[in-house]
Amino acid sequence: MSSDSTSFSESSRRAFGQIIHLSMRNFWHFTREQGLSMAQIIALRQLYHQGEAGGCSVSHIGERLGVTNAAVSQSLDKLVHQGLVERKENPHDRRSKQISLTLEGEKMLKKSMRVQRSWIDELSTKLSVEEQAQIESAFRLLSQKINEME
Amino acid sequence: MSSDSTSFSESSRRAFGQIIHLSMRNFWHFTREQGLSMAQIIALRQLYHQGEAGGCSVSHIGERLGVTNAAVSQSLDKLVHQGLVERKENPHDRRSKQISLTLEGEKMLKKSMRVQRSWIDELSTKLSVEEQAQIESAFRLLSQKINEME
DNA sequence: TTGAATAATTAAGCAGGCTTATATATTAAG
DNA sequence: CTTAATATATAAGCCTGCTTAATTATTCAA
Repeated sequence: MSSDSTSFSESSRRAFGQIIHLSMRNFWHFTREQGLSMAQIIALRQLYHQGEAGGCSVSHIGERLGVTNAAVSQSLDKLVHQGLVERKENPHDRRSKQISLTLEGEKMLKKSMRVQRSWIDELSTKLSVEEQAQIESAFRLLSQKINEME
Repeated sequence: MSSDSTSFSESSRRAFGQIIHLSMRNFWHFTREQGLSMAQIIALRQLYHQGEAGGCSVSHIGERLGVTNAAVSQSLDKLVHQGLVERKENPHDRRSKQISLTLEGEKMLKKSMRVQRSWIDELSTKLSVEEQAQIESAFRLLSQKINEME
């Protein structure tokens, strides 16, 4: 059970909020530029981050986004049409579909992430080598712990 | 000009992507629960983060969101009705309005940020004291640099 | 073998968010 | 003092994204 002594300090929380805020602002603009909805791009990122070789099902995407399967299906129509995802039949269960990113979709996702972190890439040029190492180290630790959580 | 030697490594970038990804997923659900649109809540966060005592103008909000002033005005109607923001006349220019968060709005924003970072709060319970200090230190450094950028 | 359950799709309708056009009030410039 | 520019608000219309309901195909359970 988490107690105050094991949680981050208020200043760290504020810093975290700033990080998210800056990233989301960039992300918001990118999403609008791409003519995608938030639900769509969040779905794409789910596909990207979980990286399942077998793709993801329509109902799984719906669960993650909190929308109906009908909404997912309609959204996927647009993404397939744009060449960002593909729908395949699930060989183990022909009722089900396997949704995965295309190479084009991966490229777009990677671009969205570059845009999203552009502010911190710029900020990194203003850091000393030690400061940069410190931040790198903390990020690696976080990533390791995130991977352990999943 | 940034060269490769001053940018973060690929693993740090990946970690950063994971951080944003986890936070956005929580945020997305919170936003839908609150019955707000993404544009609205991003606008609210702008108001919160810049913390201007004099509030923010309609056209400034529109610039930041990339939408027309008409859209901002209509969006604000709903937020005012929900008690999350207030519109005041700008005493220095009666054409202009000063938009600011209400206490209620601040509370909601703070809650959204708690939700957003809930995953890292949970993760922090799995860190040693040294690991936690390391991450805190990196966050503080980032925050300091962000503040210097702005 | 039959009926129930599941996965996905499609159509219709609704609600919300945006834009454009117009109007009003105010400030700035000449 | 007059005209131009600016800031905001409102109305109308369009588009998008969602839900519900119905349907089809497939798998599961009895």
